[in-house]
Amino acid sequence: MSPAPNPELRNATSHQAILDATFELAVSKGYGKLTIEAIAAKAGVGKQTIYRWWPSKGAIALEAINDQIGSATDFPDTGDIAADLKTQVTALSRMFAGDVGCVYRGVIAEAQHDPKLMQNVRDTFVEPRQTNATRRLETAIRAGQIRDDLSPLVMTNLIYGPVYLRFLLGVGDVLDAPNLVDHVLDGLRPRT
Amino acid sequence: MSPAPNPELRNATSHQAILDATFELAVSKGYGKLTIEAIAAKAGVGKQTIYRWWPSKGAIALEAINDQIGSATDFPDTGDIAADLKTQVTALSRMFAGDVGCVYRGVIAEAQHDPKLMQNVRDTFVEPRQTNATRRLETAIRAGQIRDDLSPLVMTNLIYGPVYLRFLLGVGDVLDAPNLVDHVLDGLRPRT
Amino acid sequence: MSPAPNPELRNATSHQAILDATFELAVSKGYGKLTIEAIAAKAGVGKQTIYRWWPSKGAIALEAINDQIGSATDFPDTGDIAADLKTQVTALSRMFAGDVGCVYRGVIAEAQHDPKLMQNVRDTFVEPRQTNATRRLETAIRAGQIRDDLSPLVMTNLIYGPVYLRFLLGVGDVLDAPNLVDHVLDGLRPRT
Amino acid sequence: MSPAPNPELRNATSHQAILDATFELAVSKGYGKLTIEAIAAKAGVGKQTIYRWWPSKGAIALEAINDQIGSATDFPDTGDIAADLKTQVTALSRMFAGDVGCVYRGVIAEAQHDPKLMQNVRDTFVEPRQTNATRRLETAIRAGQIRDDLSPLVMTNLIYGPVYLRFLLGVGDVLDAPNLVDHVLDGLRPRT
DNA sequence: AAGTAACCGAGACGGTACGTCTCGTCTTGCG
DNA sequence: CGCAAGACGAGACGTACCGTCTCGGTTACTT
Repeated sequence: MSPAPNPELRNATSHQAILDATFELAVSKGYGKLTIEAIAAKAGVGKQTIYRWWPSKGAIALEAINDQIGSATDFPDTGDIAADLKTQVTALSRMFAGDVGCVYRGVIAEAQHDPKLMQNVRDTFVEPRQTNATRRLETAIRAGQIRDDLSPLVMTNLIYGPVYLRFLLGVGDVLDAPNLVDHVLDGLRPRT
Repeated sequence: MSPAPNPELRNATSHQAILDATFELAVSKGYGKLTIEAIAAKAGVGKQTIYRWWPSKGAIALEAINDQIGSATDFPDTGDIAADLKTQVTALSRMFAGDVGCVYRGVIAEAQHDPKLMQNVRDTFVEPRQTNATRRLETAIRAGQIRDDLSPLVMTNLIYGPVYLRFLLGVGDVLDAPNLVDHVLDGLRPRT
Repeated sequence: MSPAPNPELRNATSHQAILDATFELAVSKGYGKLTIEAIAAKAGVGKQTIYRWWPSKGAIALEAINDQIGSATDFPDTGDIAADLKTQVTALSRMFAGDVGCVYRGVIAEAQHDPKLMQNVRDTFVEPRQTNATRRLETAIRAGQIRDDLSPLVMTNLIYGPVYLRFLLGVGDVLDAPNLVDHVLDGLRPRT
Repeated sequence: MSPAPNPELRNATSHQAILDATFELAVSKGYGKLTIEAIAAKAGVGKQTIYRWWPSKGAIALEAINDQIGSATDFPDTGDIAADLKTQVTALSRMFAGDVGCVYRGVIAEAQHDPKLMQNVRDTFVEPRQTNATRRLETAIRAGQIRDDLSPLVMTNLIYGPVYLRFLLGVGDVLDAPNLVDHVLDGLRPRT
């Protein structure tokens, strides 16, 4: 069926040029007006080169985001779970409020009718952060800082839910989201 | 700017036919493959009639949703805040998991690069439910069922955040979302 | 079938306003960009009023032309057939080169795929002039100024053919057309 | 301005299919109901491929005509100018009365409000025939068959004027046009 | 060193849908 | 009932992108 291109022969310069062009165009024109043709033109690349290596616009944008952010939203561990959570959520909210957020918003939008992209988003963006959070929460549980009768995975839902709500629905200000963390933690305190 | 059509001369039959065609097509073909042309054809309507009254595909779909759901996600008041919240969140989750959810998902996607549509979503869908929730929570606060040192609006963020997270990111199962309510309420119990 | 409107109830003011608007728009915007909607708007008239009384855009324009030109291309009779022909052809060429020509050109264009309009053009514009020419030529034949073994109708074809050729195909200059009359008359001199 | 497509990359099959579809549709439905969309559909071609290579519907139709007629209206030279002229005008009249005439009529109509198309008509259709006629007339002049004090170009106007008059205004029958040639030639006989 | 196979830039292609325009009909309310 | 106003169903317009498809040119591995 598909000729299955050989990844070893892939042109690294074009690869990076496509990611850069995608990110820049998504930010400047808005994700909604991002087109494969524009990316190809800006990157100085043939369209086929894009279609050869990516299945969709969203996949490029997602890779461009991950290429862009690096370790900006890593999870700290100072021993104080409340402070660490707040630090991480603050970093995430700042990112959501910035250029990366614009692009990420578009990727999530596209993923609503592209299950593979959605899976890709979860695999490369959401889960790594959730895993880090889960690990940190387990440490806190062992330290007795938070209750032990609740799955850490559920806890991450309670924590990140409001952040995404503000990000994706524009309910309230994303930058205020970190303040919600305290209230969530109230519910996660050890049972007396 | 636009010649501003006279709403009194609007053809009610066409209006409804457009909403019905939109909803049906969005469900059967998927929101991503919904086109104005298909809506017009299915509704037996000229394209201009659509463009005359709606600014975008998303606006039609949003109106179609609101036209469709009626009072399915109303807020009950049995006196038991926990039960009432769970009832409402359950109804909402069921809706998200059904046909309306498919369409709503597409609307929110489109709203990511259309601020007016996003505002419209908040005004006609999110806020009415949030207001009802807020009102119910205030009753519960006065009844001493939940803490009084937290804005009800913030509370709704904590409650609905995880629901939307599951709905829009596919994290976990939307139908499990109601179970999260208990844990959120834990954090909202009156301070001792 | 058609309700057959009563011509006696026709609004004379609207009638004239439509003709004037049509002529002015055809001249200023060009016949090709003339629309019924623009005519109605400019004339301050409902579209239905136009459709009620005219079968097509070309019919309005033709009537507008005939309303406009009056007796500008009447046929003189000084006794000198050569001079008279030249006078008339000169007047016609001048008209073709002016505003009326622009509109007439468009009417003839439209008449190419509208046989009724074409018949209308011949009946109200071409034939009256041809009849006048025929009559004048008959006088000249009787006066022995031109040959008598050729139908006057054929003669008018020989005379006006080159004029229309220049007008409709832009071959040479329309305003030079009168000079061709002399050469045509050469062929129409009495047989020796 | 336009990105100026590279003619070397042009697809010859599509090119011919478009000309064929245009001619056939113009004849069967009538030039007035000819649409770019129908041409594209019938030719099995994207609309953009048409817009890429032709500036207007009329330009396609003109090319289709020229592609169609080949040498059908070539000018003979038997030594007898009267016979040769009649032969050619007869061929032209027959063409005007047939399918090509239907299309050509529409092209001329469109050219009335499209100066570039009109120029194109003259350049590719009218002038080649006029040039041939001019050349043949010059031979006849040198042979003393017709007068030498009149520009051959003016002569062609006198000859073809009546033909086009009958063709474009429907005055008389186009197929009778050849009979007019004799009378025109009367006026072109050498001055005695 | 020549041959060859893959990727590359470029861009034409068959399509689909866009949002606009104009058509000719239909509806409403005024005079 | 004629009229001004204008909404309506219909459908073509010319544009923008889609994803596929040749084209030569270049590069990197064979042999």
